Amino acid sequence: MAVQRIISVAQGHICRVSMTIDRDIADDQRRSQLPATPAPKKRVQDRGLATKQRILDEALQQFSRSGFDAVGVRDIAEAAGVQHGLIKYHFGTKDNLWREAVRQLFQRATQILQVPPEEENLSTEEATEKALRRYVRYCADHPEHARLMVQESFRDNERLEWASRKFIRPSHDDILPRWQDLIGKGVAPNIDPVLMLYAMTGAAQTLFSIAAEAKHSHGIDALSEEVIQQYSDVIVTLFMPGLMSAHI
Amino acid sequence: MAVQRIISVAQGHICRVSMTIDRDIADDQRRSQLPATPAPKKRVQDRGLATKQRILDEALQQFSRSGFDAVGVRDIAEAAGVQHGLIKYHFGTKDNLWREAVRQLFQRATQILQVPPEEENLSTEEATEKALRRYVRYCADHPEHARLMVQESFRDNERLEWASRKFIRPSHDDILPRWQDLIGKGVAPNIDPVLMLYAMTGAAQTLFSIAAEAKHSHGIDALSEEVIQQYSDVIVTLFMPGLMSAHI
DNA sequence: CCAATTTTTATCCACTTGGATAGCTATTTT
DNA sequence: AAAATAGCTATCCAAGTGGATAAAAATTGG
Repeated sequence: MAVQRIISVAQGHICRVSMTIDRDIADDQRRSQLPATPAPKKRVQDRGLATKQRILDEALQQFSRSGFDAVGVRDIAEAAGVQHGLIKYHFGTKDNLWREAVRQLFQRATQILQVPPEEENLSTEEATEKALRRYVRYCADHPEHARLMVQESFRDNERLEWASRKFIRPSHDDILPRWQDLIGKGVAPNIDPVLMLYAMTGAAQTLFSIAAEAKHSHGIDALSEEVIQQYSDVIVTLFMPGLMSAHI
Repeated sequence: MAVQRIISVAQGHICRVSMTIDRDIADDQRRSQLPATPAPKKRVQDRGLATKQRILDEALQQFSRSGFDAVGVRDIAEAAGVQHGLIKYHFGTKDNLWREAVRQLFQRATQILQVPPEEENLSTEEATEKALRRYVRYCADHPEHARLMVQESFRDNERLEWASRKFIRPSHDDILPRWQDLIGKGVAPNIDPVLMLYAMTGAAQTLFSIAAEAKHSHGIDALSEEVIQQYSDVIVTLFMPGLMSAHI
């Protein structure tokens, strides 16, 4: 594996660099309102878009289950019902496919986790409790999210750096001030918000990520409605212990 | 990958079955005090034992970082400074090597996490707090443990079933009654102990497992003494909120 | 010291890997 | 309808995969 891995990494670097540059250029152009480079204006067809999406969905599932290196582009292609050559056609490289899948993953997460209109004028405590429960529900409904990111985080590499900068850090920057607020009100424990966030996400995600283990070890079905409900209560109780007293 | 994976899985099954049988036979013999089969009495040399250990150590590191499928026996062998053929000689199969590494991992964990003599006559609360802090410290000192098991738990397979039955379930059976005790005393929140255990281990492990992400996203070094200390406090505060009041 | 045995290396194998390429098919524009 | 283009398949490649095997090297009991 050594040599191919090196090649793969090297190519990953190359791809990443060129891709990042392309994207950064694109971002810059968006910022400065300039039209992109003459734009070869490729007319994408619905058919192509559909298969591209099918590949992305399968890629997300497989990458999250087995990790980047253990998944073959052929596995993904087969699951999507296409020839593996199509992955090169639609995404260029396996690395690129991964990034596209992650981009879509976080996009969907942001939509699902955003505060709905009817919760906008709740008190901070109530809103946070709802958000906490919504997050637990998301972890249960989409265990592939935690699985994917956690696997990448076990080993430091370019993909992690990219995802962290692009998605994780921004989302945390959004959450942390609100926790700070809760601490001030005495609803959340007075603990460094960053450590608190890792404890919370770790607690909320893990049970659903490793549902197979929970099944083997205790016979519980972590993804059942009953357990999800109970576990939401667990997380709220643990991380907003002042909630009850605040309500009273 | 498809075909080779099937072959690999099939062989894994065979190996596992035969191995499990062997082991079960061995266990049975140990139970019934019968000497094992005439014992071909192979005289192992120190040299062989040493390289075997070197391979095991490297295997643990690499499996935990990248997951079983993504690691090549050649990677492990190279890191251990030997030819990859030696892995077949010492362990038979890659699957077997994994199991041997996990066996040793849990053996070491049990040693490190056991209650030291000087803590034996502490109160349940104090003993539990010590145990909690000891666990957090272990997670920080040996992040490979959580990484390895979590990766296997993402996907259901024979290795997970084996590890769960052999190591995880027994250890949980040991811990759960003690938590039940704490709940009775009002020191720990009145929550299903199993869910509580997953919340606790998830919270305690994750930060250290994904230290690379924490570094990228917040610039914190999760494995620094300072953070380990702080995080121990976080875990104790979260999971033994009644500790203070119990002390007063 | 030397014969027996354990440990290690050097190759071999069939199969898989990510990616490249050429050409075929389907769709769209003119 | 036909030219143009997008989507897709089939096939090739060099390199890597886990495992098998035989012969070399190191160790040890006698």
